[in-house]
Amino acid sequence: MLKLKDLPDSKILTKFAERYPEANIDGVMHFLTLLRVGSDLSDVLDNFLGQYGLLQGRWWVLILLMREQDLTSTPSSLAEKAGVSRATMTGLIDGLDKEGLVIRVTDVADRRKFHIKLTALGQAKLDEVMPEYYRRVDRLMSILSPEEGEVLTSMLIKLQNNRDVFK
Amino acid sequence: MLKLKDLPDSKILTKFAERYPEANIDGVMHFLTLLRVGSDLSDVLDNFLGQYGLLQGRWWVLILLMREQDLTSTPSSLAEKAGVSRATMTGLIDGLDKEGLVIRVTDVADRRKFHIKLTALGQAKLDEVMPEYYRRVDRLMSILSPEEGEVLTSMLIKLQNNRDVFK
DNA sequence: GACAAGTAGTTAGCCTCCTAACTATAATGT
DNA sequence: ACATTATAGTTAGGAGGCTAACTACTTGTC
Repeated sequence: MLKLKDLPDSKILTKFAERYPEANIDGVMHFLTLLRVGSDLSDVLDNFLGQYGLLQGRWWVLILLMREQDLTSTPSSLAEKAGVSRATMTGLIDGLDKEGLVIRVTDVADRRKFHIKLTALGQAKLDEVMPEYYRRVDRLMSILSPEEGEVLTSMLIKLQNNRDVFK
Repeated sequence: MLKLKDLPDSKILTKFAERYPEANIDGVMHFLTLLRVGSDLSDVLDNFLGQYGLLQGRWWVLILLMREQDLTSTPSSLAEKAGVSRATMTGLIDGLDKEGLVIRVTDVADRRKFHIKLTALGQAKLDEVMPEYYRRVDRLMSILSPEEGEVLTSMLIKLQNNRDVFK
């Protein structure tokens, strides 16, 4: 993710706008701000999870498993839901398995498959992390009123749905 | 960056809220949406730059250099402005140097230093990429009215300034 | 002027992600 | 029924990020 610690000031943007008259300065500033805040908040989350010996990818796998009725899913399904490649998911599961937070169970009907199951230890890890996670998200987001939060999300979703124009 | 392809629906969040009553469902949804949209837009930008043989980090270095009066800066300064480590900047400059987009010039006064200078080829690369970049950002952001854009940025900056509560 | 402390940049080694290729198994079509 | 195609998961190798340790040089202090 782009870090962009140093967002351009208006003088710089004006210089760029002279050379590149198609630039819409305000739009660029809003765009870069969004990328930067998203990246910084992601870093903050990473940092928080690191205090519990978790990484973002692994934490997400535990949550996806807890969502399931029987606390079980397959690597492929987890990869798709987490938005990572199957190869990456193999690595994440390896790590969680080694720490005893999940187990691999073979499928008797289809021997290509595994079922990945959240263990009691994995659930305990979530029980340790999640309350504090929720408290901090609440503290972070409470800077916005509930109405502002709704407006923010609705604008973000507009951009999300419009992102194909960039391709 | 967290991918989160599969944001939780309200049923799942309710299940989590039962076990973790400190959860503020709306706040979590807004937070996750922000992370996800930021990540997805970053991916889209990566993809766009890839079409010009650029990577986000390298592109950013070229822009930082073009901002300078004499098109020149030092690795340390570039690293700080780009928000990457000096070690990472070494690698970025190596790549740009190899492609002839920047050159390393030794400093006669302080022999520890280099000056990194944008070459004509580097400027040409920017001239190739930037107009299209600006057009696409404009197309993306034009889904929001100018007023909405201002509101979005002001809310993002509020969150940015409040992010220490997460630590 | 010598020596300690600080600074600029690089190197080494690790992490997480990726894609592409591979193995093993299952499903399908003639 | 057997060959082809598809699917599940892993492995190999590469990219770019990080930190920590290192080299080379400069600055500051006694």
